[in-house]
Amino acid sequence: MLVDQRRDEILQLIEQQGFVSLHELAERFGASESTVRRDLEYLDDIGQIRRTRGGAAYTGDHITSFEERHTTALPQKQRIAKAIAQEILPGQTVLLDGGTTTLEVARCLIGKPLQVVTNSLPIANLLVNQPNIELIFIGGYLYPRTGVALGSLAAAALSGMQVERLIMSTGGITERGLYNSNTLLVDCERQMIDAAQEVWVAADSQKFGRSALAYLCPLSAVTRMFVDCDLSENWRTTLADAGVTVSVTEH
Amino acid sequence: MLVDQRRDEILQLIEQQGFVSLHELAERFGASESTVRRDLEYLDDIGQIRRTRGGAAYTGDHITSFEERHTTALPQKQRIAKAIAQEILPGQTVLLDGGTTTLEVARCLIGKPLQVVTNSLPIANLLVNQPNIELIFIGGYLYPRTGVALGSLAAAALSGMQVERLIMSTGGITERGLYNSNTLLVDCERQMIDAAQEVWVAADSQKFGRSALAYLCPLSAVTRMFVDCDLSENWRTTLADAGVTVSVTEH
DNA sequence: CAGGTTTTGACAGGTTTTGATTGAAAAGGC
DNA sequence: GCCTTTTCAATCAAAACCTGTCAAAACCTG
Repeated sequence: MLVDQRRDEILQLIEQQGFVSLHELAERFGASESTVRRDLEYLDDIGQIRRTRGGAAYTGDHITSFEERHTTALPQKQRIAKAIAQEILPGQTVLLDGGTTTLEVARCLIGKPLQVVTNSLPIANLLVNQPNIELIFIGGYLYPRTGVALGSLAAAALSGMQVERLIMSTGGITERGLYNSNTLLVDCERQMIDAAQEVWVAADSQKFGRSALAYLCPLSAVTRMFVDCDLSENWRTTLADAGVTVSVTEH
Repeated sequence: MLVDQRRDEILQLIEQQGFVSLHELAERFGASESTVRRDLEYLDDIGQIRRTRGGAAYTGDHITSFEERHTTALPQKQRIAKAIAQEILPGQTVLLDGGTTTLEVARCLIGKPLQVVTNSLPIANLLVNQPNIELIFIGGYLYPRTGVALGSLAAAALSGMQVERLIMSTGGITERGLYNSNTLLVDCERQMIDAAQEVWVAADSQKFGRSALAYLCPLSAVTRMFVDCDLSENWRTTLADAGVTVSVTEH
């Protein structure tokens, strides 16, 4: 492998993960630790990373400058995300809605050969340079802060589309169905549901029983729901009655 | 095999993969390493690639990649970008094509109240959280490395659009017109030209007289061209004859 | 076809990169 | 505190790579 190519990829890896160990890099690139050490020294010299004992950390502007990484309930979301990602098979076409949980799902999908469709800028940033993933971005009016594309352009793009699975999260769930916080967002998500053969929803148990501003869809529109274990027997039967397959992630 | 054909294909390969090793090229084309070395030297001379130890890397309009962090032509690009940004008035609608120069333009636009349309992921990242800027992203197949959305989805989104100005850069300029390095990209850029009332092109003087793989449009399609000062009298008249207003940026 | 030019492959000599080794420095356990 | 483990910087020989050169081959051109 070429010197510059290796350094480039090392840099990308560090940008993505925040921190990478020397040992891991050496193994990954099939190079000696001496070599990786010299690469890190170089990247440190040009100010792109900061060396630390045992590895290196990223210093530059964060690509995913958004909130994330500091949100609460992260481990729970990661568990759910991992469970969802495991059920997605190589070669499939997946539509990823915006949101921190779906971003975690995207992280877990790295490495699998897939066709990914999304309207989320952070997810696009994460996946754009993954060699195995063919990435299609749904354009539209880019909503600040969340970085999600909405509006008529997004609707038009989605209307002619067919995907196997839609992965989305939700703001609240009642017996009536799913809710989210924003009307524009809900409009777009309805289009997504129409475009998908199966609708998979990530929902931590806190969302149950809570509604939100905008009604999205009935429970019956959902194919599978991934929740953490703290879900009452009551809810389980309600979901089952609506035809939703419930997957409970282990602790 | 013909020399020029081989060089073209080498260039294409490098553009596709980002990095290619000398050894791989020699094997692929059944030529000696000396020959490939000379080809790379030539392509480096005309600025299409950058030689690295053991092979070569693409220097075109990369953004996410590490290349960019070393290029020397940055101040020049920044001067041109600044000149363009100054001519854009508050409240206008601007379509920004992908590329490092247009990214610099975007940087200079921060703070102005504008409606910005783009198919470039890096530009979207830069502007998504700017309070005064309403950002619309053209979706499509997201091309790796450059982070530009192309393909039929992009074409569809552009076809129903009207903007005041298109800002784009180019890979090469001859009397016949403008060129760029990639067929898919050129298709999309033609749509952009159709959607815009005025077409503004950023072009450093090195691009003049050089063609690239794919033909884009005649000179007459361009409204204004922004170049740095080193432009021959000959070219100035050629451009003027084609009806292009030329703006030369000061040193 | 002869004479001249360009391109090609091979090779020698010099430079850069690499991986192994070694002793020193830092971190962690007890 | 003291000892063990891990990490680091420095050094060095080997390998990989580059530059420049040269003669042979391919290709113009008249």
